[in-house]
Amino acid sequence: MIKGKQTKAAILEAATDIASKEGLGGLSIGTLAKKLGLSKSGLFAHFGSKDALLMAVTEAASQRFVAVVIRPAFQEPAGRPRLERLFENWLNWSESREFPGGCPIMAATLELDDRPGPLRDYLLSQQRKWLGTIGQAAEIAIDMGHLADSFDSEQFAFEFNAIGFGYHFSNRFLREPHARHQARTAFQSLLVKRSNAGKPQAPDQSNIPCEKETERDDHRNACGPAPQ
Amino acid sequence: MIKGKQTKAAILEAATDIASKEGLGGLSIGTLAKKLGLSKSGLFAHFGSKDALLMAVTEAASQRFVAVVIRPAFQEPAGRPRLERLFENWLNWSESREFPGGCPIMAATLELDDRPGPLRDYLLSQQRKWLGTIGQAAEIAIDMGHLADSFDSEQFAFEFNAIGFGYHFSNRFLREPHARHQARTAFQSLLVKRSNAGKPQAPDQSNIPCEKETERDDHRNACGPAPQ
DNA sequence: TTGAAAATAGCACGATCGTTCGTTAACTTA
DNA sequence: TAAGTTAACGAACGATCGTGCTATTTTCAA
Repeated sequence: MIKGKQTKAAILEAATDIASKEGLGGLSIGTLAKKLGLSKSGLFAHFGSKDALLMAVTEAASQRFVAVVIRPAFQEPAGRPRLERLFENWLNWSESREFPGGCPIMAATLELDDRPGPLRDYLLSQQRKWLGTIGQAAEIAIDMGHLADSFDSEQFAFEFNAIGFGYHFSNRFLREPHARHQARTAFQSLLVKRSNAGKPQAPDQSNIPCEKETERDDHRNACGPAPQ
Repeated sequence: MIKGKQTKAAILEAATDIASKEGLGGLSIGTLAKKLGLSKSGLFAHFGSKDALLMAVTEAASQRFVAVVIRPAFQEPAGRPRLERLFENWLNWSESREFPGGCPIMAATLELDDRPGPLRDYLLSQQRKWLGTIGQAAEIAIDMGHLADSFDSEQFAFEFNAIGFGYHFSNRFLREPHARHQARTAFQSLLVKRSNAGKPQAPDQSNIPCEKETERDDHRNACGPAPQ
């Protein structure tokens, strides 16, 4: 049972490629099989249903997201450096080579607005975790004095996320060359916003461990290690 | 030739409904015909091709956007009131009853990231105009002292737009009840950001006409009057 | 009211959709 | 190497896709 895993991985990779460009709706078993030089039925057997295939693609992307965007950021010193790394990782992810058509999670998210089902449920839980991760990193930064006390971490997560969407739109759709710069500018002013600029910063405690380890472990457990 | 226009309008309405929920990709002539009690071929004859139907749906939504979001905002006094109205109108549009699945333009935009063609071209031009409209309204506000001199109107448009996307995500996907409040908060802090808070405001010149009438007329000409 | 024009229906087409089935080829392991 | 397992294939299924035709009905103007 080695060959099986290999082709399954190959299928997922190709499927992610298509889903990135065409969206989950544009992913058909026929074209996917042709792309891989497989027969429809041979490919189909690996998943048992189209929905299962879509779910597998989404899960794979989601796991990869945790491994590539979230986990490395949490090795950064807590507070502002971690937030900045999180943001930069996200930008990189969004225009990563492995997603020729842009982040498939974001695409799926907008595709599944109004289509209830297990796939939407899964995506919803992942997105909630993602926002939770942002908010939690922000809260630490607030505690450390890197961000203004007055900051609501949920609001921060909302705006953080919004900038990411704006970037995706500006970069992928408008093909705006300054997209990244615009996103960075917006993010920097988000960090500064309502901040206690005059007040002296708290002493650097960047390396103290994050006290809310549970949530992070949740993430690890839920998503598992990166597939590659 | 009255009946023709009527059914065509009815088709467009039903098509918009579907496209809003399922996306342009999920809109098929068969299901659309069934929904309207028409035959496939009868419906088809009105447009001549699927692409033409999609284009018509997009154009209709776009015209409606101008009529419902942009035009009323430009009857508001120039400067900050106009910006605020523009934003509020956009939020209202995004959760309007006529789009049970959310703004079809936004959906199409994310669907057509990587699919070149006349439809993408059209959407691109419309989005450019939209951003231009925001930027232009912001520039006036800067001139009037309602916004900080240091503000780059393009950057403003980027962030304005980003908040809208964030709202759409938070409202439509997460079903977050506070979405609107989050969006408003983000927008207010965008208006205040880097502002010359200390400096006295310029005297109110809200009713002076906008000197860059051309762009607005472009909008009117390009999009025509509202279909209803 | 009649005749031209426009709107709609009916039917069929080739393609593709997701899926099932039985069979064969390839691999793993004992 | 033999046996047993798994992966892949090919053909076919009913359904639906977008798109042509040719009739037939409905609408509108004279």
